[in-house]
Amino acid sequence: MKLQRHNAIRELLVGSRVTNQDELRRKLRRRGFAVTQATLSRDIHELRLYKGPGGYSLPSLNGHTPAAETGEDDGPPSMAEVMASFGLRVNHAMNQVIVRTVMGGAQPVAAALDHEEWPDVVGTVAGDDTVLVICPDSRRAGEVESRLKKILES
Amino acid sequence: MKLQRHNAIRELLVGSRVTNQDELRRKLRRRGFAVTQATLSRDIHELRLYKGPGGYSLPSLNGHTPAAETGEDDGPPSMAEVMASFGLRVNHAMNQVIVRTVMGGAQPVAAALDHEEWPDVVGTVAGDDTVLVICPDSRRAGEVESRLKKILES
DNA sequence: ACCGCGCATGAATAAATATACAACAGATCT
DNA sequence: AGATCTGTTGTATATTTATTCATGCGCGGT
Repeated sequence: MKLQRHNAIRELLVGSRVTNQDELRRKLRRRGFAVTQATLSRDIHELRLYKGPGGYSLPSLNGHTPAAETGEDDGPPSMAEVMASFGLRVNHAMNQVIVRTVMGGAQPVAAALDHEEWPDVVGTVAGDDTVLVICPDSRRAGEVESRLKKILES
Repeated sequence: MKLQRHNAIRELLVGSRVTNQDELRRKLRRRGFAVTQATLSRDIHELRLYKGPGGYSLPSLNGHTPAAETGEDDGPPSMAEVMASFGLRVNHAMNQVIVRTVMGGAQPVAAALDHEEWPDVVGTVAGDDTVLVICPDSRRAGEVESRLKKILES
């Protein structure tokens, strides 16, 4: 339940402007999520959202890397979440890994992946439903692939 | 007066962590600026600061792109201009070069790169914040990488 | 000089956000 | 089954942030 709501929030934020939590609450309600402001305050904290001029934004939308700031990252936090709801399948070819996602899911997945800053990931390119992950070489592409597959299946 | 205070705030933010306006008020007072929370709320608005996990941060430290906002176009923007505004870092793997940019910056960077028509660039693919540059081979990818890095650091 | 205007500010207060606490639902035991 | 633990949520409230309103200051025009 919470997971779907979190993803709904992510999607809302990339699509529209949200200035405060009550506005977010109303928009979510229209999408079938009826929760209170208190819950959203907690969600916002968990999603590590930023608030600035123009309302709330995803960490990946403003280039912030919360992990780098807080210094500690307790395992794979959002990657598992995001993959669970968007990820479909994973393949690799040469030094590239292809992650197929549901429509519109590539962006969040790539953002989460960037956020994790895996040493074997040189960069990502996200379309609408496909993420292209570039690795240093073929071997490490294979490792990244299996790592993503494991996350996907967990 | 306000200007000095604004600068003091900027400096404080890069040096230390500020989680709320009252903390900011106390830190500023130690530096000789005695103002109330109300004033700081206005300052924060004027400085377009962001608040996220870990407190307040400068727009320049996240995805804000002043250059893109003040956008007045006088001809084709040079690679240097575009990279200065959008570019974050450059890597390469095999025959590919990855240019990370701020959100939404990939498109302009790729366009500028295409426009320059470097012989070592076979083609480019732009996502939202990443440009994938394809080169003929690994060696020339390395050259393109260092060339872009030099531009980025200038 | 006086007046009027714009701007910066503080005090008070409204609005927005975070949290303490309690209730509840599902697990996972014995 | 009952006991206990863990995690999620709502209510009520505390804390934090934005705004309203009033005041004072400097400046240009009359």
